[in-house]
Amino acid sequence: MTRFRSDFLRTLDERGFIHQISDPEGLDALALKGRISGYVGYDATATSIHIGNLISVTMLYWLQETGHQAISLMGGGTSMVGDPSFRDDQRKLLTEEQIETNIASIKRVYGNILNYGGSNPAIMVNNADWLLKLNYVEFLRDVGRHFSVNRMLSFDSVKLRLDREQSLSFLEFNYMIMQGYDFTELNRRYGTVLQMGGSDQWGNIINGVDLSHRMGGPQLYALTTPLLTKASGEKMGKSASGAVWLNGDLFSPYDFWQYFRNTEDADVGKFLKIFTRLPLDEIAKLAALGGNEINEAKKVLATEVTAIVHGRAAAEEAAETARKTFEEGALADTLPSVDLPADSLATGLGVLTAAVTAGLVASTGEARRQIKGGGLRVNDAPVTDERAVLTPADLTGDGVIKMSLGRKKHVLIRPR
RNA sequence: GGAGGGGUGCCCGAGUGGUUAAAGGGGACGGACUGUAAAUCCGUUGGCUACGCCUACGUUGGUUCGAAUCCAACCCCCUCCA
Repeated sequence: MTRFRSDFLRTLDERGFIHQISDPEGLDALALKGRISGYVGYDATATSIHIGNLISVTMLYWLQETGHQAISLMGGGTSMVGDPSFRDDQRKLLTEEQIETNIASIKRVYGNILNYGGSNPAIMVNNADWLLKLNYVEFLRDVGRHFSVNRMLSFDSVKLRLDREQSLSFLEFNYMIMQGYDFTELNRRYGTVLQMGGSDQWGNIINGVDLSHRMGGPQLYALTTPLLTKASGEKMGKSASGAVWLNGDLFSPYDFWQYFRNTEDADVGKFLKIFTRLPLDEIAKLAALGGNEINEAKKVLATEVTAIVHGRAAAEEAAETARKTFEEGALADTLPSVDLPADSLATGLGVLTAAVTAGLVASTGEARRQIKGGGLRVNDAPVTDERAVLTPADLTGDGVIKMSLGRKKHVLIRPR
């Protein structure tokens, strides 16, 4: 990889964020010369962004940190269409209300990671502001004429669909045009010259760069990150309970901490560089720890990333909860908990039902199986009888019942 | 529009009248081993008011004591022809 002279690119490079850059030297020179404006676009297809997105938000962080303008673009307009890239089926169409709800929910996380105030504020914009106002024919004549369908069909991102001869609707086909247009629009409004994203966005981003050329606009730049995988080859971001969301109501800070705590040994260094802001020499020390000691590095990783997303206090609490639970074997009353009407305990609650209510298993059938396999415990004692009943006698001194599935999943049942 | 092939559980993929809640693999979950890691080994993997019942092999009907398996129509996908 090239040696970069600008703080921005050097930082991204050293930390392992760079996969492809359209014109590395040109961008480096520009970032060295002065303040540049760069952005990343985010889908509004869910009420939260997930770990995969955290990588690009972190790039925005470093962009801002090294003195440039960071723009987070909400895809309020593009989400009306849906990105077909690398998908083999069409997304469900979202209503405008859903998109607005999603954006409102997603926004909450960004403020923790980027600084939208201060002397070099990050800004957040929504492409609905310009896309929804476009006039069809005018748009086709100004922008559409610069896109070659032949070329668009050649992109890998739509190959999957075309190869299978599955329908790629005209609606979806327009997504890349809209994204390309966004880039030029941001350039017009803010002088934005850089768009970043995951490697799957390369084609879409390059479209914007080309469009600017063709429309006689300035030189724009594309930068993508590698697809982040675990050492064992799995994609990042999937956990037992689905995606690893950044919003605490979908994925609790404790679970989030646990997710990083369980990083594979071989990934510790890589993740520290990408997800935390710790200095590189400190990361090098942590990643060099061997054997049992690497667990300390994993705790640092978990706490640092959780602190960025959920705040320092939540991160410390998650770390402490984990310490009590795993290292002391004690009962941490800060574990995730489920409320339960007190009288249901008084009359006796079946363990099967309790396990389902606690969210440890999906069905009573699964609860039975887990009991057979020795995986379900109440107050740390394995459940052997599936007909067992929880009563107020099972309450611990803290007035809760601790149910566990496996060694890692613990939930407290609180009667109310 | 014509001729063939195909749609199976979370995914891939066997199965062509009964013993099939459906081989095998992947994934996932649990257990053992560990370090809350990886690798490995073992087990589980539709639901329920559970020795019984319900739902399930594209959809809807039909044949049959009995169908994922046979028939008909319809929907969708693939290959070739126009």
